[in-house]
Amino acid sequence: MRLSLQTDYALRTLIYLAGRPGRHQVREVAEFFRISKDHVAKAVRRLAQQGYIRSVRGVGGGIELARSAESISIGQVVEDFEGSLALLDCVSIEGVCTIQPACGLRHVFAEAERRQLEYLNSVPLSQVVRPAGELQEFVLLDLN
Amino acid sequence: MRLSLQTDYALRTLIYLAGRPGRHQVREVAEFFRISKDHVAKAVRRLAQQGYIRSVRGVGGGIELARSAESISIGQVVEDFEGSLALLDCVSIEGVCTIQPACGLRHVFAEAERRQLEYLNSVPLSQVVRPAGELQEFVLLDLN
DNA sequence: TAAAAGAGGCATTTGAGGTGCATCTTTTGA
DNA sequence: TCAAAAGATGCACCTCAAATGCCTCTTTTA
Repeated sequence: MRLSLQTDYALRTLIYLAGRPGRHQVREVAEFFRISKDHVAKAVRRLAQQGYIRSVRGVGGGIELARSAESISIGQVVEDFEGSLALLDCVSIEGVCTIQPACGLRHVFAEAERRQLEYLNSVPLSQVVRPAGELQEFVLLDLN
Repeated sequence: MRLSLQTDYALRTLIYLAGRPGRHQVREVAEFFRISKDHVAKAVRRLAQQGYIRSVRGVGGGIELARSAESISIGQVVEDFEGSLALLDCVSIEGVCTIQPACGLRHVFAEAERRQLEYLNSVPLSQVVRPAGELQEFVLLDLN
């Protein structure tokens, strides 16, 4: 019942980039969050494929937001990385439950999911980002 | 991102019982849903421990609802079986994310979870139950 | 006292996700 | 033109929670 680490890394990367305009390296992001570079790289690839970020290869390359932090919704990122948030198979897949036609559960969980996503979709990336200064300050504290 | 089968079985068992007053055997429930008796038995035990159903051992024993279908909320059952519905560790556990103090994500996902549970808590078991006739009808159809 | 029925524990399997590594491709600049 | 930087990609293994099945124990009734 929780988001995968991939989604977590993707969101963190977006937050990092949104708080620090310009181009940054995957290595830099990974070190900032103390995560393996490989994991960040995989989240980054998907983010690039889905158009959230732009990545540039080669010397001086790196990644940067491809869209404004205001236009990216947290819910959209979660959906792209998690697929459905369906709580039960019967919400998204046909023919799973023996009593399906007579069971109101399907509708109830679909509605629960809808309410959750509706809210997450209403939250733009920009809303969860704090100025880079605050992030930096905390990291320095943490390192001491 | 979905409920465990245990939770699924628990909900189905409750629906079965709510639609058919009186005492029923675990074996009967298992056969109705075409699930292994063992799995149902385990969900049943937890349901009994948490006071949703009453179980009676021995000859002529079985299980039955211990509370009214109106007083049992789907959300409560889900919480009891799934623990937290937190989407991210940082929502329910301290000290997971490096940037936690500067990250608005924690609050956002907590709110998303709250909205989902608020809805699920508002749905009573009685609302997702159809008369036994409907269930029976479908099963007969399915068996042909 | 035997049979019914739930309680409980254990051992195994399984699959998704996490993790690390090796290699390829692109790009730049000396 | 070539070496180094940096992202892209695929592969293999690991890990852990959930699922699964089985066996035995305990309670209850006729």
